[in-house]
Amino acid sequence: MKEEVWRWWEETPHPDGIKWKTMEHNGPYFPPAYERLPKNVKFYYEGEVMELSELAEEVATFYAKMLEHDYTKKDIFNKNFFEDWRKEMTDEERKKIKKLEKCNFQEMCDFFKEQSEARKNKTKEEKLALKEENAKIAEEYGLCTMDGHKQKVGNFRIEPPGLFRGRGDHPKQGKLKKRVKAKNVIINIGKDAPVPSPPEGEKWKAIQHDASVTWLACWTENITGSNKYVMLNAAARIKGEKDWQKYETARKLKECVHKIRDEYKNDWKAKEMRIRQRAVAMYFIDKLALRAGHEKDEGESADTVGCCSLRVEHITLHAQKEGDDYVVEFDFLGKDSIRYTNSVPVEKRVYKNLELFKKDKQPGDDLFDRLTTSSLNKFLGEQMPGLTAKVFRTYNASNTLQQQLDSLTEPDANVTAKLLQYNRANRAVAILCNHQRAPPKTFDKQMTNLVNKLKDKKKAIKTVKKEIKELKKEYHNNGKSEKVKNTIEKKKKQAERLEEQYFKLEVSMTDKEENKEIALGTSKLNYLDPRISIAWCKKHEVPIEKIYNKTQREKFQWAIDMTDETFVF
DNA sequence: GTGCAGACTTAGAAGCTGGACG
DNA sequence: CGTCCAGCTTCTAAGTCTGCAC
Repeated sequence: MKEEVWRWWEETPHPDGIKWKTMEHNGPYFPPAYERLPKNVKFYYEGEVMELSELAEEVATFYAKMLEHDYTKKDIFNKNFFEDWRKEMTDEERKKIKKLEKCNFQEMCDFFKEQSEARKNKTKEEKLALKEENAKIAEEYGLCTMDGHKQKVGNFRIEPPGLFRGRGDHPKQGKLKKRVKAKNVIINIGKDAPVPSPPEGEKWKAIQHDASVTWLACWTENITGSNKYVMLNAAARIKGEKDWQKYETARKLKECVHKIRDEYKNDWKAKEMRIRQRAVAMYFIDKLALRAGHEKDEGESADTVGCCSLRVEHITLHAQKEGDDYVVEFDFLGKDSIRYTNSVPVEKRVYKNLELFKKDKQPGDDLFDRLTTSSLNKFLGEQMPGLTAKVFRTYNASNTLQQQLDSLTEPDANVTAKLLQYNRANRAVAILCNHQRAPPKTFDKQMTNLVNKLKDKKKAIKTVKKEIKELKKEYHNNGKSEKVKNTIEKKKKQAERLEEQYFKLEVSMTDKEENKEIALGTSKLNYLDPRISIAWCKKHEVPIEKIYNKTQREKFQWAIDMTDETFVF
């Protein structure tokens, strides 16, 4: 079955503020109701078997499922879980269960492990049946018709209840994320579309027909009180259009960035403190691709910062460091509590300004006390329509990729070598944007495997070469037989193949090593204008499939369709 | 300006799967 | 034929930014 491709990029976009004309969908898909544990799976309190009410048991299973996770070693997680769990208990349970340390969830934990084991060990037929069942759900709930075209829904499943897994030192980690019911969910749908029916005996919170927003369903999550939305997949027109526009804005910045840079450099010596702070902040956002950095309310989330919310303790000034003058050393936790460390030599004026901003302040004080993201963005918007702090990240990321590709690509190299060059260009961007990942748990093992494979390959090459040598001898000594000659040719081909495989292994080892703690995905998906990569592929005869997998090609369909090798960011 | 709700993008980790390999 | 693991998909948290009320 061939999927329809909607070439929306050749159509006139909707006017501002209108996201769609018609929209039909079947609502969100709810997780299954809680199923009680088998009677033989027991919970113990102070070593004694204890039966739990349905709700208390359900919440206990959330914890049991995480028993072997590091989360359950953290005090805040345990404290939050226990507090919320007790709220779900019956009075009797609450009277008895007073201490988490006296609870034993081991049988529950083992039960779930067995269950997941059993799932893996299902027969082919059983697995196929499950797959078909899933496909049916995706067919029904995973599709939406927008403006007459079938579009994939991104997250059509309502988030199941569980324990909140906040990142870093999140003060709310371990709290109970409650089950979402139809009465919590608002449905957004076209006026003329049939309204999806809520689960048996339930009612939606509300039905609305608001074409100024893109979401299909919405509910309020109980941990932070913010909204969660069901929206379309990245391949949908409504997302693609926006994505395209994002890169066009970034390209516009390219046109005027020199002027903006001149101006903020000039502002480093402004009379007004707030303008100086803005100018230094802009320098960081531009040069280091820092995020804007909103003020966040303390105690509600992990203590992380971006540019505007940097505090005194996050930078250290060094008049000299490792041979450089005027070095700013950054060390702070950014989005997702990912640590940012960087030592950057800066202009003397920037350095002197930072000294000034830090003067008479204590750790905990804002470095840019006269600056907010909204005042900064307001100013940026006046420099160029649509300009905000994050446009600099997009611009600098895409621009870096373009430059790196231009300088790293060797036109005569083979595809394997070129892919390494591409990945290195991509890596430069990921480093700029500080996209890190935990090294894969099996990293060392993987490396050893590769080294072994490499050794084996080398041996194989040696053997084949030896064989060729001997066959040649035979050929000359024993009357130049046609048969031997053919064998030699065959062996030569084999040697060639092996050499290529060896080269590929070598490259993949280099690539893996260099990529140990770097995540390329985020920049590839969110920061790099796909047209740069597509033009590069076309120019250097690298198949696009080597750069973008199927999902990514669907997301970037617009770019694949409109880009030829002459595109320059 | 400031604070807040709402909408939407960006983010790394977890979970899953299918194909390589012995 | 089973095992392993790499790449993909899914998940959902955590940002940014806009617009509105005061």
